[in-house]
Amino acid sequence: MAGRAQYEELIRQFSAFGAVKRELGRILPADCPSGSAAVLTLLGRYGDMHMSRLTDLLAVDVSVTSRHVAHVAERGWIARSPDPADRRSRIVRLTAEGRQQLEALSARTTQLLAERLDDWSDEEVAQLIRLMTRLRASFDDCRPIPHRPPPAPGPVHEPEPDPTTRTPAHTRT
Amino acid sequence: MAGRAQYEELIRQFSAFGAVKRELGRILPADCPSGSAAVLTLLGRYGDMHMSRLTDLLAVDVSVTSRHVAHVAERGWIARSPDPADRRSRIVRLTAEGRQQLEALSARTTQLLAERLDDWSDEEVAQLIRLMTRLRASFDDCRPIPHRPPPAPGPVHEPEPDPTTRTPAHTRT
DNA sequence: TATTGTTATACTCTATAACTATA
DNA sequence: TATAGTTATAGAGTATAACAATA
Repeated sequence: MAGRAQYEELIRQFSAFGAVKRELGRILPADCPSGSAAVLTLLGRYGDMHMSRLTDLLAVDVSVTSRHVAHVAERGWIARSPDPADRRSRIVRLTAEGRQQLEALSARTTQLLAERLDDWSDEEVAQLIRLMTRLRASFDDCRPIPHRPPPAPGPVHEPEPDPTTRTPAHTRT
Repeated sequence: MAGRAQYEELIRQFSAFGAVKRELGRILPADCPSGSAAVLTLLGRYGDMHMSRLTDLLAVDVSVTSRHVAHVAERGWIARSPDPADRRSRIVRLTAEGRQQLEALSARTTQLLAERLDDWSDEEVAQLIRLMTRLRASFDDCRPIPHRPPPAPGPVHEPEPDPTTRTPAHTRT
């Protein structure tokens, strides 16, 4: 267990991390923004999958996945085919052009990282990977239990949405 | 120096980190989105400052800082006063209400982190802070040298913008 | 009825460019 | 002329809600 000062510092670093993300975003080609790149990367790493699995891996709402996938499909980088076993589902897979695009992306981003992390040791990079992986796991574990706002003030009975719904609820008060 | 596979994995973790950011964003009050929270946090930590310093710390364009600051000022959480030494500049400072708001934010976010990182040791949290701080430094160091696109094709002479300009250039091709 | 996706809409963050005021 | 900051505009990511098709 860490202390409050440490947590505050961690939040600061999370916020500052945006600058790194933006820098990486700048080297992406104009027709392949980060959402598209994420889709290609996950398909390259885990192989063909349903929209629902992609949604889980991206950790966003299905509607967002749908948008990104549509963008990537328009460019011919992926193909969507109905799942014969359940025709509501669609299976997403990389095309040959998609693999090329992915390869090009990977070349660019790894080169940028190689420049910037030039003075990092192999072990330091590995450590950062480990900690970030664990961080995400620590947040993922609790994801299905959305933080509900405190019991609705007032006498109105609002129907409680099913807590197993895949759309993360949202607690702004 | 690390290898390409490691860099690819690191990129994956950077992308997945978005989920953590979004989860933290969900606990913010409706009138204090993350941009506002970042402004309050930096003022709380470093004290009164000019817009330009805030812009540096946020690592965004001045126009973005201006927007966030205006939002926060509308709510009375900060005050902007002209710098008597240079009346083009404005000094930004937290108001008493701003400090309260900041305290409330900090309480919420540190509580969420305390829950999620419940099984992390003090040393692990410290290590993540160190590595993320270093990561940002590795990217910051190169920031003033924007990645220019390859020499303009064609005979047209484009005036080269001053490389010391504060707006980071952008290389999409 | 429940589930898988899609689409329309709205909000936030960001950058670029044009502009104002001051130096 | 150069610098500090503001505003208008546009593009990207995201979530919510309404919807279509299928189970």
